Amino acid sequence: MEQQLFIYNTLSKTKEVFTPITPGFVGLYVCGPTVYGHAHLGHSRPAITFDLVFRYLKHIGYKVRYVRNITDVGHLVADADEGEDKIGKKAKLDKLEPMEVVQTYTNSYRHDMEKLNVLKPSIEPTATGHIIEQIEIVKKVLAKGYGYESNGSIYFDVAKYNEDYKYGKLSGRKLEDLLSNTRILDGQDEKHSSADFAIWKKAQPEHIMRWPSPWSDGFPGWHTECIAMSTKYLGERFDIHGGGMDLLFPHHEAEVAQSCATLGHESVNYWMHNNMVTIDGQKMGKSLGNFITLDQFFKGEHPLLQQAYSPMIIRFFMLQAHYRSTLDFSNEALQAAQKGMERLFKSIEVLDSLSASTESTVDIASLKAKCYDAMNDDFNSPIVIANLFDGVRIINSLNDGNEKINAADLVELKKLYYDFVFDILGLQDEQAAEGNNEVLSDVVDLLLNLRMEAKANKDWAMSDKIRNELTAFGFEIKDKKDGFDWELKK
RNA sequence: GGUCUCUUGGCCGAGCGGCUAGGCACUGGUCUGCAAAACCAGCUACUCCGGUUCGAAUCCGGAAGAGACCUCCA
Repeated sequence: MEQQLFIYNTLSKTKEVFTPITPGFVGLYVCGPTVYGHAHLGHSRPAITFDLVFRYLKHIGYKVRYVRNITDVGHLVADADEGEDKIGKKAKLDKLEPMEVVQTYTNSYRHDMEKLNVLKPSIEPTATGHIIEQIEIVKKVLAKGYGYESNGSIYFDVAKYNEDYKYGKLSGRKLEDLLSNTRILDGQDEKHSSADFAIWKKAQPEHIMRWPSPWSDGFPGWHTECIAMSTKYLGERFDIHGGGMDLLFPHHEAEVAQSCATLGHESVNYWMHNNMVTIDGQKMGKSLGNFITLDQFFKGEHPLLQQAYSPMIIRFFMLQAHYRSTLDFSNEALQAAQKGMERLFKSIEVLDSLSASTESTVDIASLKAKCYDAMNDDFNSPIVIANLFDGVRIINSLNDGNEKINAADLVELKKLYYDFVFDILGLQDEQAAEGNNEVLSDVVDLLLNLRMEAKANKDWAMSDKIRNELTAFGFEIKDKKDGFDWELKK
C-alpha cells in the first residue's frame, strides 16, 4: 500500500501519519482484562477495536507483534479494604484458590473472544508471571530517586518526578490541580502526597497472593505490570499502546511516568484509546453494576435483552461506530445491526454466483479506494461499512442484470469483499457456518419444485399452501423470474 | 469542586468550512397470480443564542443538557 495510515494519537490529540520504528514491523500493546469476572459488552470494545487495528496492519503488510496482557493480580478493591486485591477478595468469597479464579475467568474471556472472532494476540502475558520484572522496575525507580519506601510499601514520588519531567502530559492534567482536588482524604499516611501511587504494596498477614521482595512480602502496584510486560516483549521504545479511555488516567499516565523515570524517555510512540459502551447514556461498567455479560448477549438471558444477539451482531454493531465515539446499547440498535449484517452477507452469496460480461458499467476501483481511504483515516470502520453497503446495491443490480461487470472487475470485487468483510472487519457468516444439511436442502428443493408445477397449473391454493407451511417452519421463499430461491431463517 | 468530551432526521450512527454518508424503520413505484426478496424513488437533520465568513452541522464566544476522568474499572 502506497497510502499513508493516519492514527489519532492521544499524546498529541491529533491524527498523525503512522511511521513504525522499524520499517515493516509494528509493536502493539493493549491493556487486557482483569480476570475476576465474566467479560461484559464493554470489554469487547477494546478487544474488537484493536483486533481491527491488528488485522488491518497485517493486511497492509506489516509483521505485527501484538501483546495483550491478563491482569491477574494487583488491583485494589474499591471500598478501601487496605491491601486486599480484587482477585484475592473474589477468591475468598468463592472459597477458591486465587489462581483458580484467575483460570476460570481467563478461560471465559478467551472463549468469548474466540466467539467474537477476535484473533489471539501474539503474546498474552500475565502479571503474576512477571513479578520479577516488576520488582526490577521498582528497584530502578528507587535507584533513580523517584520512589520511596514507607512501611514496606514503595510509592512513586510524583512531585519529585514532576521536577524533571512533566507529569500529566498524556491525560492533560496538571499536578497542582490534582493535588488541590483530592476529594476524599486518604486515610493512609504512608504516601507523601495523594498523587503518589504504589508500585509495591506490602501484604497484610491474611493476604493470600504475595511474593517476596527486598522490601516486604507483598505484591506489585497497579500500574507497573503493563510497563514491565510491554518493554520486555516490545522493547524500550515501541509503536502503539492501546486501551480504554477510562485507563488514560491514572493508569497510562503512570506508565509514562515509570518509563521516563526508569529509562529516561517515553516508550510509546502512539497512544490509542477506545471510547466507552454506554447503557442509558451511562458507561457500562463493573462498578456501576449496569453491565450485561457477553455470554448473556449470546444467549439472550438478561432482563434488558429482547432476544439473543449472536457474537457477529455484537461485532458488527461495534464496527458500525468509530472506536473513539461512545456507543450506546439498545435493543433497537442491535436489531438494526443484525438486519444490516444479514443483508451484507446475502449479497456476498449473490456475489459468488455472479458471472462476468464483456464490459463493466460499475466502478470497482473507486469503491476499493474509498474503503482503503477510510481505514487509513484512523481506522474508520463505519465509513468502510457504508461503502460496502454501496457495493451491496451494485452487487444486487448486477444480479438483476441492470449493471454489467467484466471478468477482471468481478475478481476485484470478490477480493474486495473477502478482504474487507472477512479479513479486516473479521466478520463471519454465522448462518452458513450452521451447516446447510444437504438432505434437508434436497427436500426443500423437492417441495419447491412441486410448488413450481402447481404454479404452472395455476393451482394457487396448492402453491400457497406449500409456501406458507415452509414459511411457518422458518424458511423464506423468494420467487425469481424462472425459478426460486430460499433460505432458512433462524 | 477541578480537568476534559459530547449534543446530528422516528432510531442507530458518519462527517469536522461549500458538493448535505450508511444502516434500521417508514412511504410510493417496478417486478410478481398474490406475497416475500431485490431494485428505483421519497422522507433531508444537525440543542439554543450570538459572532467570524461570500458561505458553518463543521471555526470562535456564551447558555442549557448529557457523559468521562479525578478512586478499581475496557
